[in-house]
Amino acid sequence: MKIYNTLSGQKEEFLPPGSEVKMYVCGVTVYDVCHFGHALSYISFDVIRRYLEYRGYKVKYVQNFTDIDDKIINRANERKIPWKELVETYIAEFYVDIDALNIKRATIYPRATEEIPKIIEVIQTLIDKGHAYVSEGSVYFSVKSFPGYGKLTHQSPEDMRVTETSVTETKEDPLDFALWKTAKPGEPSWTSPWGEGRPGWHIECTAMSIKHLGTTLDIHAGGQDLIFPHHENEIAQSECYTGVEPFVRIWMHNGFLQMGADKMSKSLGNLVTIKQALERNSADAIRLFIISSYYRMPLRYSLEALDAAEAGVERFRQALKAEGKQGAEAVDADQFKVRFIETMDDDFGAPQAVAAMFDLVREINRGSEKGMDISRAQAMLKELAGVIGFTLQEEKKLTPDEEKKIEELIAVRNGHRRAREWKQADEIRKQLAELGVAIEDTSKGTTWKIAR
RNA sequence: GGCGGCGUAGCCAAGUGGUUAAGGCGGGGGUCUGCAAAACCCCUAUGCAGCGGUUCAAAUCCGCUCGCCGCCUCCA
Repeated sequence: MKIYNTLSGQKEEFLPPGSEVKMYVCGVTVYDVCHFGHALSYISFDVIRRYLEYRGYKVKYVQNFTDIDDKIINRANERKIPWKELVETYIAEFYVDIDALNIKRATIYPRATEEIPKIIEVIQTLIDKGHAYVSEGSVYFSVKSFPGYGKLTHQSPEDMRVTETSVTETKEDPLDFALWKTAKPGEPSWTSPWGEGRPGWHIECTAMSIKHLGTTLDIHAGGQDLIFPHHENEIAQSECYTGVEPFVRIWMHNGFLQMGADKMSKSLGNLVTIKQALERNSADAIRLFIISSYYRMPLRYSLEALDAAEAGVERFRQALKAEGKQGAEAVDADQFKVRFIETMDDDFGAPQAVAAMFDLVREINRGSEKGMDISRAQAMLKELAGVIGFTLQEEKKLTPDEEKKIEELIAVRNGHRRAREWKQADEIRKQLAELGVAIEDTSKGTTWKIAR
């Protein structure tokens, strides 16, 4: 299996030393609900995780919550609620969203505020080793103390643009970043050897990943925006702390979601939340939309493409409903699995893997028309769909009463059809359509489904 | 200024040196059906932003040009 590594800029053979893959995916700062960009990232890595498991790896998947941060403090103050309440609200919302998107839960979801002792230990070690310094109650990492700084970004520190905001009185060098921030009056804080304060953003990921996964991770993933400074800083902190190189074997970054010309981001205010997206499209369609583009490529948000994905998902569902002839000549499904695996083995080529699945669908439908045995092929389609993370379930959220009424109308209509009373039959079909129900007359009887 | 990426049919999107340029959606024609729906069959890029170059061979490598985007500041 080959995976593209941001660090080397090349596809590398993936050879985890153990049977268990240690995977860390940067999580969200919980001060707001998740948006489509999060869905893109977390669905991409969910597919990767599912595929690794499909290939026989046990995956220990760690995803953090950043539950203390300037934005959390500010938002809580705006709403005049305790920061803890804000955090709990959005952690709960996070789970609602990822469950609705059929994203597998991580093995562990550590929270920054629950890892303070480890964070303090890491910072103290960095100070002791001369990689960090205390300044007015805060602690900063000294970038020039780590010669490898810039290796992930492929840029030397000298070439980095120094902006006004990065220059402060308390830092020795504009590139230095905070490990520990001293608390302002009234802010939530924890006791440390350097006074009351709270952890910086980058250090929490170092502390949490090392605590839960060890000194070297197999995969560390996140959005491309995290390459600099977040992941660059993590490498610096982690390798200086442990003395072990590499901190991460494979760095994976997903391409960004763009809204028209711009990227979707909180600061631009052009967000589509996951909840809004799910009101319009099924989780399967959102997933298909996302993975029909390669995970490292940018993806433009498009309602037209989402609706196209909805129709594509329906095609999968129909193929699972197709009828075959048990015991007849069977459709050969193995070739599609071979294609699926070949393409996924090459840096998770999901777009082509999905193409193989669509070809399998055509083969199932052909087999069905020809009266072949398609049961194994359908089982294969289900298997591959599971690897991608499709549910392929129809969203029939109707009450038993509603279903009964639909069945009754269909029975009446079929009475008219038998009597060749087409006008009346068509009238009922129209009635059902108005209820949002689409019907199909097949040789085996009439079936119905919810029309989107 | 530095680093990275993108430009392929009406739309989305694979393909990164060599058979007819995947797949989905949409569109057109046909089969089936009372009619639909679903499904199946056929068609829908002599060309991959443009211009040069390397090569027996390029969407694919190199150079230049044009257009677009991301990161260097919180962000998946």
